[in-house]
Amino acid sequence: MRIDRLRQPTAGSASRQVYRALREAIVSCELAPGQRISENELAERLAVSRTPIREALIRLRDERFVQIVPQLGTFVTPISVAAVEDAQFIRESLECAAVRIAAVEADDADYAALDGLIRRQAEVSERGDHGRFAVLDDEFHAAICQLAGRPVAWEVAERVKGHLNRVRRLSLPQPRYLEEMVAEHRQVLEALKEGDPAAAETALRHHLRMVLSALPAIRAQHPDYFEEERR
Amino acid sequence: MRIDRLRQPTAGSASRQVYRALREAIVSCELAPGQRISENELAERLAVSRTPIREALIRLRDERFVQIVPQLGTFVTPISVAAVEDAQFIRESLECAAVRIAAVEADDADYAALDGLIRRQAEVSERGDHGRFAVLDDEFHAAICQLAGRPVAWEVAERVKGHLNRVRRLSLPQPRYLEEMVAEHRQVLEALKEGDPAAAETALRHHLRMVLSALPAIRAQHPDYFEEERR
DNA sequence: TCCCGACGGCTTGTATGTAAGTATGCAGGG
DNA sequence: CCCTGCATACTTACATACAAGCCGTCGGGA
Repeated sequence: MRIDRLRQPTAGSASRQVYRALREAIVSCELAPGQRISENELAERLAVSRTPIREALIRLRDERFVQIVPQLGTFVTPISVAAVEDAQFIRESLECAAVRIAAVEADDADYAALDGLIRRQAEVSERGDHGRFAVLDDEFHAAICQLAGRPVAWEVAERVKGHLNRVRRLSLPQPRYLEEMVAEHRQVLEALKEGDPAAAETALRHHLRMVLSALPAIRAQHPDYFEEERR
Repeated sequence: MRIDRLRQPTAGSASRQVYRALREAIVSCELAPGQRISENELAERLAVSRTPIREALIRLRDERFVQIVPQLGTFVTPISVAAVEDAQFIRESLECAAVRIAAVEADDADYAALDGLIRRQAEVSERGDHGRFAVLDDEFHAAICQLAGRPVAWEVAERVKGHLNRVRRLSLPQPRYLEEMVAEHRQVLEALKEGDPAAAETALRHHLRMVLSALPAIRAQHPDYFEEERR
């Protein structure tokens, strides 16, 4: 585990740095679901006191990335199918509502900007650069929310997206996956150019649901990372 | 200010009690927008140390109810038209997405339960009991999300609703306001019974937007509670 | 009278100590 | 062998002490 290196001397308060490092470690499954997190051990490892650790864990608990049990311990939240579907529902609802507005509000300059973004995505897609693609993908979705005048939609979507990413990073990269994403982005853009809210929503919803298609396979592959269903 | 009385000896951890008390005080404008919050003063007043105070303030900052400026102070976030509209957008997107699902999923037993809820709302409405009505109103919206199988939609909506309530409580109670709300709930229920997602969404959206209608008047009445627009 | 600088009092951020409760392992009795 | 009760080590929750930085005020100089 090499969370330690993520601590930069000049990157905001200690608690914020700890929060970011922990969140990234959890989303990337570097900290496995269900794993125990010790405040003392983390404090020692990151060379800070327990106070910023606690403050970071509180934020992560509010985002449902950890579970804090008093006098017992703090644990990385096991992946729950329900929680992943919840995150998907929230992201889908917000972004689809945004893209409907964007379909009405966007102008030619916006189309051009999105087109440039998609072209860059195609470039890194050909190189198979998944890391860089993820950044450009986020930019695309953020841009749509920005076009709708609701950047908050992306802020919330980005938060819950952590739960989706945790699942996605467990799945082996599929061949032609990035190419498909780019093509779907293009479909969204085409619907925006048409000024067709319904078509834009349909295209975006289809695109967003691609992520979840691998969920059952992932659960079968990593059963110990999931919590038992309780319904 | 009588936040003090809200501290119950047996109501969860101290930080949670402080969080609830502060949140309620902010939403009710007992703590005025822009007002300074002193960690030390609060700790003394609530008879706890600064630690649980800080943990509560961190949660409130993540919900945008306070702004923490290092080495300067903590302040109740001024009401911002953009923030209120953001909250409205999130609530509307999530609940409308939920009600579309509910229109398909709900059965006769669900209709009966909602009908009973609305009847109770009508009763307290006649008595003009705004406090009790607010509880029943929340139950109605929570029930719709529950019917859709997405209780998380209400959890998130409830969180952002604080920003809407803060504005609403500044507006003087309008005559016949509760009656209108009940009638609008009935319209939503009727659309659900018809199994018509589009109609249900339209009815609910109209209902949700009633809250915001008074926003400009409220801003004119309490200009000092709002922050200046920055666009 | 006006300007400038230093100092004191306040703030939040962090570190550390104290308290209380739970799981665990071991010893002893049935 | 199995079950029970206790000692112990560990956890989080809370309290307190210290560090770092901003703001206003007050005093001195021009």
